[in-house]
Amino acid sequence: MPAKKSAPKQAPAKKAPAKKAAPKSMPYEKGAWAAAFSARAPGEKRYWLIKSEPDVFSFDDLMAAPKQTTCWDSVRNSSARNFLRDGMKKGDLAFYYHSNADPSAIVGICEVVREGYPDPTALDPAHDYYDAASNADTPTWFMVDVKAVKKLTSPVALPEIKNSAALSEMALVKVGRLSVVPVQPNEWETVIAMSEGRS
DNA sequence: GCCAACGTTGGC
DNA sequence: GCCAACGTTGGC
Repeated sequence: MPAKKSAPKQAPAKKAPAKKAAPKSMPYEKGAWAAAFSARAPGEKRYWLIKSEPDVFSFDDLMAAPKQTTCWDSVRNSSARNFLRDGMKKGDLAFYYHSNADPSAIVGICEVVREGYPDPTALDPAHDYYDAASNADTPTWFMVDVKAVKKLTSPVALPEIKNSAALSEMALVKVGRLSVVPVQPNEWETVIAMSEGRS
């Protein structure tokens, strides 16, 4: 149970045709995002960043969870969903970022332990993030399972990230509102070094 | 298919 | 609390 959420979707009066229209615009698959979905070299590991508000579900909450694992449910943004569904693979690592925090910061590392599968909260009318437009046959919303790996030696706060030339292209900075974004290997190393390179 | 209105995220 | 960015919705 991660991040923030969007308001529950309203039920469309019309029933969606069984077949879902081809995805209209997929800007994420062009340009900058394409690499996140491209074929991998054998054994290649990729990096991500997932956001959660610490008041909702903090990294400490994840550390305290059974098996230090949670399903990353309730994401209701299509670009983030695509990363969850198609981009993230078992064994990939993700930074755990606290948004709407003081300070907002990367605080931990977690690992993808289960690849994209349908998010049941979207199909549960009793759930806050129920999406009446989705259905079990052609699920709209997906999630992964993540497991805490470790807390960063020290958090790397957003202002530091913005001040780092090496991180100027981070998706976190360039695309503010996305709750799941790719991280480039060099960005990953830079953040780790920033976290460890101080007392 | 355009585009204005609206809703959400999240920094500040 | 404000507002920028941007995705989604719905009128036409």
